[in-house]
Amino acid sequence: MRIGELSERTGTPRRMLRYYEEQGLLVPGRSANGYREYDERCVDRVLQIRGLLDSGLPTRVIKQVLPCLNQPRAIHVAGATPETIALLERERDRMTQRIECLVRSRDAISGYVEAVRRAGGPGTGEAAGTPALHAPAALHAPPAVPEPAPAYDLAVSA
Amino acid sequence: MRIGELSERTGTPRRMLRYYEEQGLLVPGRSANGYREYDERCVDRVLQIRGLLDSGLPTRVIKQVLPCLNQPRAIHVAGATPETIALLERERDRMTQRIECLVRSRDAISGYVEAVRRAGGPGTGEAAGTPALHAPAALHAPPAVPEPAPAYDLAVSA
DNA sequence: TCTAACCCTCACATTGATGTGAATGTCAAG
DNA sequence: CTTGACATTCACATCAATGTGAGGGTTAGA
Repeated sequence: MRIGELSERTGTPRRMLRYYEEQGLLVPGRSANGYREYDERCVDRVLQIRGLLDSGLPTRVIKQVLPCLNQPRAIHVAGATPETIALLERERDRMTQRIECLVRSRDAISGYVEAVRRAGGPGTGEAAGTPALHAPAALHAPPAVPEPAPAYDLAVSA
Repeated sequence: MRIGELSERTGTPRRMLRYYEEQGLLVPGRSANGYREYDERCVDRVLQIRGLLDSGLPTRVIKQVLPCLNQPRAIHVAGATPETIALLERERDRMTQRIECLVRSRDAISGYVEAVRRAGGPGTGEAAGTPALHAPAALHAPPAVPEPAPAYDLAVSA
């Protein structure tokens, strides 16, 4: 397929597909007229790139990481330098940290949303899809006070 | 404490602490001479900010999300507008996606590293030992240079 | 008093991921 | 042949997160 189709199917601007190529993340073939020619698997690959990008990994890292994510590892095993392995391990650990941070934060947000929902009534009732994680702590609800703001706790209403 | 100490204790450049303040993520007090005065909790808060930043969240979002993390959420419950709640839910879902993507990728990397370790060990790209897994395609082993990675390979994506 | 180590603000530079547009080529359909 | 949709490259613009430095206060210690 050409760039337009890939763009539509992945929801990714053409500009970005060219950029990923420039960064070595995606290397399409070229047809006689110079048009980029993408193969079916590129759809998933692009999705994956975007996911990682969106998770905070720079293209430089994604480039190293990508070849390992997509199966036939045996192919790549031979070409792995110790530096690459080391980098991957570092990156894997960083990812673990990100994951932990994200999980903590997400759960906290879930708890908060839950609390608000229970407290402020179902004005914003949105039913399905909420997996109901752990229950939050106790809550008392004083009137809204967007005032003093010490060095912490900025007001939500801002 | 003042900015220097906070900087040291969090490993964050002073410049960044001022930037976070400019972005409304951290609002220190001021002592008479105009110096920023941070309180103890700022240490954790800064660490949290950096974690989220590093996980790909923009300051704009972190600003909304922060008040729900840690502390007495009840304080904020009253001031939460439906828009804020909606934003938090969207953001929570995005975080879940990031988490899933990161977990998949990390696990894939782990698997890869494992495979390499089992195979030849990280000597200078040598195929002395083992094809280990199923190898459907040819196995070419260029010296040490990371190859251009042809446009194939499918995925683990969302 | 001088100096060093802090702090301040202001402002421009840089990098990575993007947006956007200009100038042009290719190709199918009217 | 012309038009319109698509493609190309090139290049500059933007935005967020940082780096860096100029120019100048404050404060503690020699």
